[in-house]
Amino acid sequence: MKRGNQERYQLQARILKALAHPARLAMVDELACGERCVWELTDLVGSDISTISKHLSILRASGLIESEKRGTSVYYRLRCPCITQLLGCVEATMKEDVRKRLKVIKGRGR
Amino acid sequence: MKRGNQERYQLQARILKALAHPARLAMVDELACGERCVWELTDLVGSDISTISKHLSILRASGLIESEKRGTSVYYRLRCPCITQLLGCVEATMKEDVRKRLKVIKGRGR
DNA sequence: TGCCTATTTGGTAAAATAGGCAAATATAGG
DNA sequence: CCTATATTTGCCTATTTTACCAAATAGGCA
Repeated sequence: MKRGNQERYQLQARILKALAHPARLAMVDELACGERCVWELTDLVGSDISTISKHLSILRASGLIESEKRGTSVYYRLRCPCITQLLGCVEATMKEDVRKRLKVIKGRGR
Repeated sequence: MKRGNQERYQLQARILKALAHPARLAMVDELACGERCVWELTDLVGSDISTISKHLSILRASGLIESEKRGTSVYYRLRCPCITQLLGCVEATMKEDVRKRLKVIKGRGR
């Protein structure tokens, strides 16, 4: 494989891995609406708060979100609004997939 | 969390997880150029052929690729061209991230 | 100061993932 | 039928991920 690509794929994989968890997707989706603090996200997802905190630190380590402490709470927000587009693409891929599967089933059941 | 979303996030996570590996990203990127058989991808990535085969089966299980046996080889191809867009989004997110980090570093005179 | 609230960290156990080797399969050709 | 080629599967080990509880931290404030 071309040498430069190797590294690029690793970086891409790091981002994708950070997103590849239902709870983290839910949180990113919520953060797309605006910043939230940990307990708000905990309410949303429903896991232990320490679990949420760890998910958030994974997202932060990947560079997708950033945090700021204000008063007694820590607020998280998306670093790049473009993540929403990315999620839109995932959604589109899912839909396209479903569409294709249906076509196969209806078409001939190959 | 809204109940319907729970399931949607799981589906999205499944797709993202399938993509979240450097070798699989390399293979998808290659398949974006056209169909390839297993040994061609093995050459590209450089792992054991059984490992490649397993990566391919993960991608196939996720619905991102499909395979067809012709003659003595099995050819794999993308099921939805839209995956390339998705990868483009990941790339854009990465770049945006780098841009932001640089800004921060410059800002404080690293 | 010392308590309270919000959040992070450490420890740990279970589950999932990754990768290689060897064995099993499948097919083309002689 | 037998062999060579292409691919998949089984087995096993090492690593990573996930989640919870309990304990540690960090600020704000009575």
